[in-house]
Amino acid sequence: MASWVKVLHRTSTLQQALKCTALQARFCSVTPKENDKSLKPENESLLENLNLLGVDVKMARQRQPGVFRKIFTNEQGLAGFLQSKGASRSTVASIISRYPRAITRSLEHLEQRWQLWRNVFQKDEEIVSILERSPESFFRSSDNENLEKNITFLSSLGLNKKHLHRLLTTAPRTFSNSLELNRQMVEFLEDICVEMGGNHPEQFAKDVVSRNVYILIRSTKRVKANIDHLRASLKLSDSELLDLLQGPGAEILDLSNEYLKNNFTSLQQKMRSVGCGKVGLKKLIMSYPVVLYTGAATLNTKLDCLLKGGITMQQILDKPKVLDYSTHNITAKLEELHRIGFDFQENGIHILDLSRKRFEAKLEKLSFPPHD
DNA sequence: CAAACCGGGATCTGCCATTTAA
DNA sequence: TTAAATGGCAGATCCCGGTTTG
Repeated sequence: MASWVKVLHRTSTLQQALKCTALQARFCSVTPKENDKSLKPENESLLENLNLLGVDVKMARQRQPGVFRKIFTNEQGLAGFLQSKGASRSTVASIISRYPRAITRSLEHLEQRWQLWRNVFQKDEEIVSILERSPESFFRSSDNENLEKNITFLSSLGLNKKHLHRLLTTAPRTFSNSLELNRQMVEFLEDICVEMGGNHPEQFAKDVVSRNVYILIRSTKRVKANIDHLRASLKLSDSELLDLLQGPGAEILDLSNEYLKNNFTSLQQKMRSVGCGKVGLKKLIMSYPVVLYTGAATLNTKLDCLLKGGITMQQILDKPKVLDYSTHNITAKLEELHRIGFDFQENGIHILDLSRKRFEAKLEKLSFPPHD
């Protein structure tokens, strides 16, 4: 029943809008910049609807003002659609607030896109939770055909269902990239492999993507800069670089260039200061590249903590996984081990590379040997 | 049995700049 | 000329446990 009111409303808004553009057409050429405040008016029934839906209009307007001047929008259709997929009222409101353009999509379009996502996600809830996290990932592109091609393309890489699921859960933007962009990254990786004398470029690209699910939402420029930096600063041979990237090094490729560089430099200094030269540095990074993932301050604190606890840098180089744990965690373990007089020189440090549970169990045994 | 290996889970969006379409 | 579409950027680890190996 409210619909005819809305139609009237919209009609008048439409007329108003037309009048306004007509006026503008006349005056705009005279003062092209001055009157940008008086462009098309906002659609009032739209504002009303959004308020009813609980949308943060201020936020939405700030993000995509153009949407508010559209004559036809589908906010109610969108809300109904999302709710039918299990989204709560507040989720819908939050989605529209953060990515207003979503309300310009038709029901047919939404349904089609949703079904395409369902190729990878088994349940509607999964998709809803991703939309909640990142509405932009779903709504930014209106090109469903491109999305379909992306799915085909990603599958053709040899990524299995599980990989694909993880990839798109973690980096849903990948879906909304143009096929061309995704293809460029894959081809770039394949080229790197061939340049390094590798024989299986497709396998290489697949490995890198599955090891670093963020890679496809990064620029080739960024990835290239990181690869170049690693190669140059560690003086890597082709095969060394290939192994590194195909293995654990992939995880590090998406770091921002400056961040990687800074962390590298800082680590280099730190190593020097404790008497470890280039060889040690290279060994550490080759076997445990994610060491570069940790910011300089955090890493230095962590290393100091270990060194102060009676562990040598050489031991860390041999068992870099101990760096996986937080300084907090390490400190606690060191304290407990100290209390029972654990000797790292004698027993090694692998005990530090244990989950809470396993560590406690181990400690128990050390404190109360079961020999009676 | 312990040690070593290995991969995965949580989470990673929201903004700005540029290009393209209408 | 506006709005839509798209690309790109900064931000910055820790923990767990199944499986294999010794």
